Amino acid sequence: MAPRAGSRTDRHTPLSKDRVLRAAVSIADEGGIASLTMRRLAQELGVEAMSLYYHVADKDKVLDGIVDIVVNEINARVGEIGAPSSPADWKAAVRRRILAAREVLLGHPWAPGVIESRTNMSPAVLRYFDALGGLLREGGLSADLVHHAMHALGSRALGFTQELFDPNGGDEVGPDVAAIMRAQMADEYPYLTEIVMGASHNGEATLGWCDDQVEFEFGLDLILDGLERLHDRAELRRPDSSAS
Amino acid sequence: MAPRAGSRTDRHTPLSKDRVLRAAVSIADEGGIASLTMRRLAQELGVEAMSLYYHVADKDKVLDGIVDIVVNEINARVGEIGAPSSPADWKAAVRRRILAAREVLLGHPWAPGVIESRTNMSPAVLRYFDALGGLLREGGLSADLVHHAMHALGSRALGFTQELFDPNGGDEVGPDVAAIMRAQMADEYPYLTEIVMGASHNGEATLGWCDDQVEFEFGLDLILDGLERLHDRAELRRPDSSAS
DNA sequence: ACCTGAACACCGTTCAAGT
DNA sequence: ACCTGAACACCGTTCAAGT
Repeated sequence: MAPRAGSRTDRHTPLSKDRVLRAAVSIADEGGIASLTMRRLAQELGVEAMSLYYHVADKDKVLDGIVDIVVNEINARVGEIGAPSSPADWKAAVRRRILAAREVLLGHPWAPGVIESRTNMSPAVLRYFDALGGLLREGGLSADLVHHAMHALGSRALGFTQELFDPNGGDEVGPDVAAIMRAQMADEYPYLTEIVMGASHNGEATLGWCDDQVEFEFGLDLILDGLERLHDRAELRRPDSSAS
Repeated sequence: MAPRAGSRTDRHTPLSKDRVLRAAVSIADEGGIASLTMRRLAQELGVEAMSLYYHVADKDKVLDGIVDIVVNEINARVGEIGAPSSPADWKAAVRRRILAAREVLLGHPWAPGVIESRTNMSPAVLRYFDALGGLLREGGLSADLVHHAMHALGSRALGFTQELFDPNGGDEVGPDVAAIMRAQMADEYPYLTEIVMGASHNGEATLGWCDDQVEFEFGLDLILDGLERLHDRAELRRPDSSAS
């Protein structure tokens, strides 16, 4: 109810675009993206809703801004990793980067949805993808293969896969799917039942039912291994790279 | 302005859940999902907004309903394909099914977003995935591998990949990205520039910038080939299947 | 320069009331 | 049984006005 103590800046320090965006991130982190309204945002900052429009053009720009903050957090985190010891190590390097990005996203579960809703591409996202592309390109992949790679990875490059169904209702705890399956769906959906019965998705870091950590890594490795094979095959056909 | 002639049913045939949902689909098809409001929906049916609530519980149920319609369209289309000549042909069969699903989705560009927004899984989606899982399972893949496969495919199984950025703004025509890149971003994003310059995404069936047909098929084949390799390796380790 | 009050045009939804 | 009018509680946003 009462406005929480802001992160160091007092409630009556003058507003700024930065302060607005940071407050927006923390609201989304705590209450989900649906709870982020202009009026709620103003309240968090101890101000009237209309005051926000002096610092941001409209809500869409707020969403652009909070995506930027999160992706910049990813870029910072990924920057600490540093270049691979050898460019030929591109696969491990890409893998590490993507899993680091995912870790950041785990702290902002609303971010995947908002990132996908943005129609323009933010500089931060461009920077991320450019660096990732660079890793592949310097690793020796052709420009064409790098292009395909970016498309094949898609949102996985940023560390998430949008889940198709999330039976536990996003942030809330719901009824156990396995139980439902066991109870009544066994003969209507025999193959799904078999799968759900054998699986234990519990207790893992997750961005939704279809995006638990081990499945994310499985899919990621499937793609990275595939790219490596395609690259090796191309190398074989046109052998001109120096032996290490 | 004036209500268009409905698809065979006149404007004054009594309302029904079915008529409401079909009108909703056609509004979304024509004006995008944002244009689908309860008031607009009522207007399309020549009725007051409040009348809708007699036939559907709330807007969320409308969204559930239109997803169901689209996925049932997919199931119908995919049902025409029939079983593979041999279960061992699972890869081709799965590929054909998924590309057929994609074709249906091409007629409902709003559907991917709404499908992902649904928190519960519709029977139609369960049926689709169960059938797809069955193809893999009957093809000889282990239950575990089928499970991984479903996760790895994710939304690709239904025929789409959610695009990360869509510089041409969804349904509208926008400025050419390649031109922007050429103009000013060449040295800030060298690798991306190289990729965009070499690419021509034009004139193809598309669900967004990152989801054109050839890239979709590239990613799909990467995953299917990877699954096949994992399966063959497992078969080799435990060789007990009959020779064809 | 920075913030606000009042108001507008939209939402989804409820509920008592009409036929 | 089926539809409606009036109203409510929310949105994002504008604009003239305050300090």
